[in-house]
Amino acid sequence: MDKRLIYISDDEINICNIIKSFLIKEGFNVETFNDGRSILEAFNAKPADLLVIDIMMPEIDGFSLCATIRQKSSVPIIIVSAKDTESDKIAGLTLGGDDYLTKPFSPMELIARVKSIFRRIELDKTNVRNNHVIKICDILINPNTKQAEFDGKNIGLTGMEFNLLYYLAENKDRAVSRNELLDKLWGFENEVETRATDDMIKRIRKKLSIAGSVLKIDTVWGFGFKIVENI
Amino acid sequence: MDKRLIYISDDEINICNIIKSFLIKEGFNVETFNDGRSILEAFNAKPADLLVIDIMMPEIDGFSLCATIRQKSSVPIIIVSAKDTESDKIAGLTLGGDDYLTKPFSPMELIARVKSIFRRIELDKTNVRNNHVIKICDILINPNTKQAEFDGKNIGLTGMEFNLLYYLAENKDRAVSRNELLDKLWGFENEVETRATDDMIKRIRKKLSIAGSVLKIDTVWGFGFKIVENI
DNA sequence: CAAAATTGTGGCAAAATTGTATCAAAATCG
DNA sequence: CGATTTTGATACAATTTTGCCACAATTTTG
Repeated sequence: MDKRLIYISDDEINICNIIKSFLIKEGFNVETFNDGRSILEAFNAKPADLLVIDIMMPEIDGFSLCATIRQKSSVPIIIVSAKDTESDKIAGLTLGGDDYLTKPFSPMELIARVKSIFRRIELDKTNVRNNHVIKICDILINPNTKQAEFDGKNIGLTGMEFNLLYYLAENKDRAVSRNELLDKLWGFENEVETRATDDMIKRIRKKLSIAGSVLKIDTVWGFGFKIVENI
Repeated sequence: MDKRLIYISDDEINICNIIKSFLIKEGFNVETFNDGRSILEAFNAKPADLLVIDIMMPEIDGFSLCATIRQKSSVPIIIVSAKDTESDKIAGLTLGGDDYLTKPFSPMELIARVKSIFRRIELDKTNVRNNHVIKICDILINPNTKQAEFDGKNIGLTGMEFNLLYYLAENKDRAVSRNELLDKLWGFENEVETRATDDMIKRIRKKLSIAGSVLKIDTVWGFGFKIVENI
């Protein structure tokens, strides 16, 4: 991934420089500004990945800036200010700020908070996108695409077949009873013969075999099925 | 949307109750615990949408708890503590905390921070990527002009068709359910037959094919659609 | 070993889902 | 306002999935 770009805006040039040096040491790209208008223009020209802004600035104050940017962008914003009253903090956080730090603050704490925000964004991103992909034996089971792949190509499981294989893979090395499968995959209310599970297993085995996989679904006699990860 | 569920853990029962009453007034569901083990067990049994935890607690301390939960879950965590040293704050934020508040704190500020975190999550969810030209297979999808182009010429998608193709392209390699499409593109309140999505897909496929593109929209049986980037 | 219980296999048809064509309502536009 | 485009609905055809059956094969049990 490219270095993340952070814009800092504070009318005290010294503070800008201190924060900047710390953030650069942590591997971020940083640009500094000394009033609200210039950071807004810079952001419109080239969006940053995170903004650190002071409340009291010439031209445009931090609150207005925060609200303005939030109308168009979801960029994370950290507000830093000498104003430490409860109402200031609440205003800042409510107008779109992701965090509010009161001066004087420790640069290390700022960095920890910056990283925490980026981690939050990553967590949210992977949450939406990547469910857990399971690789078992020579089969890749991907719940995002709802495909099981051998050697890079889809082995063509149907929805139900996929769910069953995924469930067994999640519970590998544990025998899963037919009743558990009926409960979890078919649903409690669904009235269906117990042998329906055998049918699904039959079809999955066939498709695995046709694809050329050596993954085996073991039968646990009088109980159910299991997948054993045989190294 | 359902009410969000928040778990609070603090060995001072009074603090739990104060926070709880404020959060409930704001429309959250809240449960309180007085040590680290009980909140962990509760979370394992039924995950909450956000955790507020104290550092100094019996059984399991807040730092360990934070690290433990973060191994398996991306639930947002706010740490509250009487420990106000820089190193404590940094430790808390680094171990997975989304925020760190030092006691005594204003309940209103806590609420503002809770809301700020939920807003961040919503922003991350909706803004996958904005106004970004996507090239997929042989098709160029340009959200600025709202045109999809093959070989430099517009293939003539309508507005809705374009939005659908763009959404699928943004989420390529992930199966998107019909309900997700209805929510995100038609809008939650809009009551429309599920089959409306099929109609759009049909029209997009036809226009892609007429234009001469080889881009394929896959049907995920019993679920929805997806675009797979086939190299 | 033989009977009973359980599982594997192939085929089949009902049920569910999707594709297609057509049409009318709704929106857009000049 | 009228013409055109867009878009959702309906009906029906085509396809896919999946439960079930009958029977063979296998395993357990006495």
